Amino acid sequence: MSLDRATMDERVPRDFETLRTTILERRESLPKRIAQIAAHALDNPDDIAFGTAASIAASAGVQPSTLIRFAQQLGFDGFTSLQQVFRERLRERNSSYDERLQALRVKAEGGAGHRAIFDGFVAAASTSLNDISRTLDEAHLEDAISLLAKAETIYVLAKRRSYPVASYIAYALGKLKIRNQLIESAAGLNAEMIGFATPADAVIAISFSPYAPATIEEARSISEQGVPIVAITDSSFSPLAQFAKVWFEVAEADFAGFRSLSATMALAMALTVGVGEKRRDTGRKRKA
Amino acid sequence: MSLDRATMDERVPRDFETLRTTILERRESLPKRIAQIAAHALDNPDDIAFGTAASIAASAGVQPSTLIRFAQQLGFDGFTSLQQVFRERLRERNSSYDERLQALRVKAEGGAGHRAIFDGFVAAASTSLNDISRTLDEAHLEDAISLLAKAETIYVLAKRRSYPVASYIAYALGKLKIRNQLIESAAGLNAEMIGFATPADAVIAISFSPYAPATIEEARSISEQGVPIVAITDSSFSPLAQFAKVWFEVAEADFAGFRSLSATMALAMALTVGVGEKRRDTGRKRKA
DNA sequence: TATCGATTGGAATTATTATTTCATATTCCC
DNA sequence: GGGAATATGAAATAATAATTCCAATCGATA
Repeated sequence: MSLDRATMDERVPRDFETLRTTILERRESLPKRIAQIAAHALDNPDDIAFGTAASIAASAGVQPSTLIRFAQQLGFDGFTSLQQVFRERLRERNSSYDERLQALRVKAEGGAGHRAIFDGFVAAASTSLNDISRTLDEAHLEDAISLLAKAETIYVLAKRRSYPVASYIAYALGKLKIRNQLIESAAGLNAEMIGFATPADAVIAISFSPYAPATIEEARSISEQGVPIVAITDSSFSPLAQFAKVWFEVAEADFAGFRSLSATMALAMALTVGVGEKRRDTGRKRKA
Repeated sequence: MSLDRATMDERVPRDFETLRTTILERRESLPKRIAQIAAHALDNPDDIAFGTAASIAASAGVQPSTLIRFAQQLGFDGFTSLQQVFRERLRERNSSYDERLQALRVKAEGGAGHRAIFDGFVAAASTSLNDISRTLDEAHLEDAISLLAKAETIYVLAKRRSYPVASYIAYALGKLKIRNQLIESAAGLNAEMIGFATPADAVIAISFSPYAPATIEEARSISEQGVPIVAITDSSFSPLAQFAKVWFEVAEADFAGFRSLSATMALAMALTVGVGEKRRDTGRKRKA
């Protein structure tokens, strides 16, 4: 039987991905208990990495011997060498994300050359995305999208650092054929523009500390007209938060004095596309 | 001696951070060999998690028994329970970058609710950052920064989807007190603006497929005036690439029909801040 | 420098854990 | 439905690994 293994499976999966693929390929042809372990292994790779043959077998509902047969079918010479693959995976994955970021930061702080600057911005953006992905409040997202989807016109309000986000929102809304108005006019016509907004409209306002006074002022005045505001800002103390019906707290990491926009951008696009989808759905329902 | 442990160390560190702190606190008061292991443990936590007492002891250059004494000094009842802490740490670590991205993509494709859309954009942004971090050509970066640092005025040229990047570059250049001109005029004065540019100036042009015809046209005409162009675009077939002195290929992942801007943003900021630094350095040299 | 306590090394012991074996059950094919 | 091949369960065995023990060494102190 060791001959069989040697002839049939000359190449033993050495890394987790290969192993995973191999298992999935053979899934159909595996005997019941072996398949049971295979499923368990792919679902709980950490348990395989740390458990003992007995404990794993128990939690998969099979005998330890079956676990060993599973390993052998895959070409390993026992459970131990199968386990190595699962352990290797954990080792490598730790070195991947956090350490890579860490490495980028170190390089960035080490400060040799312009590559370091670039790494710093990449690290800041990654960190920001990571944070927002963890902290975003799903209910807020739903609320904001509902609110914006009902609006006749969506006004987009942001200056200075946040302006690029506003301009991308406006671009995307335009592509989705959603009526919108970017409040940016250098010609000082903002007050007039804002005057046209009604409670049937809505505003997306974006501002981070130090808050551009014009943004705050315009947000105040537009909210006094009864126009609902969705705000993206950086803390609950932000003046924008008090005017807003729904607001998001986005913590952007900074580098070299410039904050990342990546998290804000992701959120902005989610809002925009979310509104687009919601309108399509509502449209369909009305027709039906 | 078990009494000592019970009375002296009632609280055994249960998580890695506490353990780490505890070790660092006691570092001074530890006997030589124990300290040796302590250092090794903090430096190679993965080895502690996966190794056997014997293998760890060997690679730390001590006897297995010392390793156990180390664990006991910390209040554990043996190596095994100390090891648990190191294993727990690996389990709790956020899953790897790729896996997390994968999870985001799956959620995004599963498509339930608006959170999925958000996840999709975060995944796209992360992917893009990841790619550019791997593929950015350092020499190009240096060339581009040198070129831009020498310019009297930096013109920034981008439309539509790329416009937000241009506006952020303009904002950042402004903050760094670097003379710049954003070519965006809706009033159709671009041709005139471009006419002012001379070979002593430089251009940052950004355009992705489908290339905005206006951007291409303006890039052509400005390059014919002998103004050097730094381009950010998406392939070597891009019409921008042929006009440019230096060009960067940036592959942005897209989601729901909108491409991420995160990689382009990071590169743009690196260029901007890089130019700022280079000018400061040159300024200092001139004075000295 | 002699002595006591703490520390260390190394082998012996104990424990845990992987693997093998074999009897039994199941499945598949004729 | 009978029989061979395959799969499974459970316990025995082999292996590996953790822990303990004791003698040797080191270091401070009187």
